[in-house]
Amino acid sequence: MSQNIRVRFAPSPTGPLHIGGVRTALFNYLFAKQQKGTFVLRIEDTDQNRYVEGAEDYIIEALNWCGIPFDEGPGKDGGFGPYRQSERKHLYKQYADELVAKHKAYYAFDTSEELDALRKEREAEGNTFIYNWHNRNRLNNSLALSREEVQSKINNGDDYVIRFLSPQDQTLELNDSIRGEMSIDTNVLDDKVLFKSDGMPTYHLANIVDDHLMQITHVIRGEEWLPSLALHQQLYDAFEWTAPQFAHLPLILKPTGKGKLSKRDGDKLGFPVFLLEWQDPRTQEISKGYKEEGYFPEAVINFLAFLGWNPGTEQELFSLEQLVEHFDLERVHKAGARFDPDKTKWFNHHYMQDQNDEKLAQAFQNYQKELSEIDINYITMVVGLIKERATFISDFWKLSHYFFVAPAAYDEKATKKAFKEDTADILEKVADIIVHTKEFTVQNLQAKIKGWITENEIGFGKVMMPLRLSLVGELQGPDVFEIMFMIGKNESINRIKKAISELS
RNA sequence: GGCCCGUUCGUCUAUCGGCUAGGACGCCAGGUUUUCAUCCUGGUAAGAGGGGUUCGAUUCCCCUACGGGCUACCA
Repeated sequence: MSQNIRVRFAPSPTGPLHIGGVRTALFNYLFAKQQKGTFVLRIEDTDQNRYVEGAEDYIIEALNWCGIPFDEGPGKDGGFGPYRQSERKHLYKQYADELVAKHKAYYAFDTSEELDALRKEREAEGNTFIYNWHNRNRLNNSLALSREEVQSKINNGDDYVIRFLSPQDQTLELNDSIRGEMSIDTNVLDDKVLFKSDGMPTYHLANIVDDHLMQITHVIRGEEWLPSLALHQQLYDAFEWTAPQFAHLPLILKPTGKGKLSKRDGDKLGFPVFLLEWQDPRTQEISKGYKEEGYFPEAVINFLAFLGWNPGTEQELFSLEQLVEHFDLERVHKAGARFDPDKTKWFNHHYMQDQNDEKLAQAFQNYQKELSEIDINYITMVVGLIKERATFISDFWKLSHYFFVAPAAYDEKATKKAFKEDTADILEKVADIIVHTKEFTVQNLQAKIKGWITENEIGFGKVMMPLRLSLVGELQGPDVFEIMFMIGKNESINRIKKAISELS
C-alpha cells in the first residue's frame, strides 16, 4: 500500500487550459484518487511577461466543470502553500546559492543580446551554439573570470543569472513509468539557466524546489518535458534529494496535418480546444468551449481518458469513478494521439441518453428563446421523445420545433413524395376520426386510425406520410401518434386542415 | 542541423514470441422504424522498409525511412 501519494498539476497562467492540459490534469487526478493521494494545483507564474489576467481563475473553473477539482492549491491550503510560484519567490534564491556553493552551478554575466549574437553566428556557420563545457570557459561567467572580477561585477550590481554546471563525459540513466529506462550523454546537455536576472527562478529550478518542498511523489506531465528530465534528475542529485517517479504523457496531435494540437486549431477545424469559452483580454478574440458547445463533462472526461490510455479490455464507456478504479500509468500509450472530433461526438451522444430529461429540458429552455413561456413539463416530455436522435442540446430545436409551433412551410421533396391526388380526401377522413376520438390517447388514436386504414385497405403509406407532413412539415420525427397526443386534439386537426388547404 | 522519444486498419487502440492480428469511431450494406434519426446485424480496412536472433516474429536487437518533441534569462 503506497502512502502519502502526492501529485501536482502545474500549469502556467498564460491563457486558457487546452484539452492537452486537461488530459494531463485528468491523469494526475485519476492517479491520485486511485492511490488515495492528494492532487495539488500549483500555478507556475515565474514569467511575469507571459502572465494573462484571468487565466488562473479559468483553470480552476475548468477543472471544476469537468469534475476533477484539486485537493490543495490556491485558496485551499494543505500546509504546503503558497501555491503560486510568484508568492514563493523568496524561497528560490537560497537553493540556487546552495548549488553555487556546491560547485554545481555558477554565475553568468552574458547578456541575452550577446548570447543571441553568438547563436546566430554559430548558426551561420552551420553549427549550434550550446552553453556548456566546450565553451563556458571562454564566456562571461564565474568559471572563466577571476574571483575578484566576479565579486566586483556582483558588487557593481551587474545583471547575472545562475547556470547549472552540466557535467562532462557522464551517461545518465533516466527512468519513466511509461517509457522505461533511457540514457543520455551529458556532453550534449547545456548549462541551463536556473535563476534569472530579474530575481525569479526559471521553471527548472522552481519546479524541482517546489516538487521537493511539496513532497510530490509522482510527476505526471506532457512529453514536451522529456528533454528536461536529464536536467531535473541532475538537480535532484545535486541537492541530494530523492526524485519523484516521472511519467511523460504522449502528446495530443492535430486531427489532420502535422504537429501537436494547438490553440488555433479549434476554430479552424470546427471543434473546441478549450473546456470553457475564453475571451482573450488583449485581442478580445473569443474561443469556443466544450461546455458552451453542449458537451457533457462525462463525455469530455471519457474521451480524454482514452487519448493515450486504455484499460486493456474492450470496455470504452467509463464514468469518472470507474476511471479512478481502472486507471494505470503503465498502460499509457507511448506514441502521440491524433485528436478525433467525431469520436467525441459519439461519446456525447451516448452520455446524452443518460441525462435526466428534466435537466435537459431546463437547459433546452435556457438555450432556445422560443421556449421561455412553455411549461417545463411539456418540454421534458418532448425531450424524452427526441433526445435519442440528438448529440447536443443545440440539436433539440431542429428535432422538435413542431411540438411548439405549427409548421410554417412544407418540405418540397417530402410534399412531392407524400401528397398525392387523393391525399386531401384521406386527410379529411383522418381529421374526422380524430374529431370523434373521445379519449385522446396515443393508444386510442393509433387503434382508430390504423383500424380505419386496414378496414378500407388504403395502405399505410398513403395515410401516415401525409399525416406526418401536415403535423411536422417534413418526413421526420418520432411516432405520429405521439406527436398528435403531445400537441393535442385541436392543434392536430388544425394542422391537418391547414395542410389540406395549402397543399391540394 | 543536434539531441531525445515514437511508428498496428483513415482515426483511437488490443496483442507483452505461436495470429484466421481483436475492439471502438468513421465509412458502406442490410434489418427495425411503413418517415428521419436512433438502434441491431454484417462488411471495409493495419503490423513503415531492410537486415538479424529464433523452430517461429507485429512482438526482441540493429540500420534506414517517416512522425513528434526539445533545442530561450517561456513554461
